[in-house]
Amino acid sequence: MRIGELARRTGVSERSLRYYEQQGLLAADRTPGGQRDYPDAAVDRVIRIQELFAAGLHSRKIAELLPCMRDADGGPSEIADAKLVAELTAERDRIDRMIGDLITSRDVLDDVITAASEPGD
Amino acid sequence: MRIGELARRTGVSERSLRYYEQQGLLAADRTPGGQRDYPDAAVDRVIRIQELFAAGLHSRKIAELLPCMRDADGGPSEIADAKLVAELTAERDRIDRMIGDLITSRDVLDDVITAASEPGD
DNA sequence: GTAAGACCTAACATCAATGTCAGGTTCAAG
DNA sequence: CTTGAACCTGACATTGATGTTAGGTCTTAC
Repeated sequence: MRIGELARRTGVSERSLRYYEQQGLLAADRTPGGQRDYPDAAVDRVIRIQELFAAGLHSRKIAELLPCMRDADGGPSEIADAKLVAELTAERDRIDRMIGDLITSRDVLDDVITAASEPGD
Repeated sequence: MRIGELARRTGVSERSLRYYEQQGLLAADRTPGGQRDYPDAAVDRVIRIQELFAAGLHSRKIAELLPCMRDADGGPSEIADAKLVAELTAERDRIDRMIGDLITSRDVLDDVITAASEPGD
């Protein structure tokens, strides 16, 4: 598929998709005329990339991580070396703390929302 | 307490604490000489602010939200108006989705980490 | 009073992903 | 062939919290 369709199907801008390619996160074949041609699996990959960005990983780390991920198609995946494992473990722990903080914030919002919905107090 | 101690106790830089004040998130008395003097409750408030930033709220929205939060000291809290409730509900839902995405990303990392720890495959 | 450390304001820098624009090329349908 | 939509590259702009620096003032212990 071409970039416009991928953008539409993932909700990610064309600008960002080109950026992902530039960062080595997302490969694309080219038509004879030079336009990008993505495989269907690109949709899942882009969504995964977005999730990792949302989790606070930077593109360089995502680029290192992606080849080690087991894809839906179960393709051969590389094994992370010790250094990468250490970094990913740190990220995992950070994400864990982040989830805890988000739950706290969600509870705070719920509290304020609930207080506003209750009949006059 | 003065700004240095608050920074030390919260892990937030002095720069950020001044920024919070500028954004209307954090009030401080002033000594006769013009230096900031924070109440003990500022520690909790700063931590709360950091959590809300981590949850993706912008300072303007946090500024609207804070007066409606029930503090530990149970001070009188304002009631959010309908517009604010709508905004906060949207934020809450966004945070919900974010938590889901983070869990997905954490699982992905765990998977890669585990694969690397397992004896040769 | 004085010296050192903590604080003040103001301004500019940074980061990383994304937006936007300009000027040109490719594709597909008529 | 032509035309309009979709695509290309490259460059510059934006965002918002935070870092950094400079030059000056306050506080506190001696």
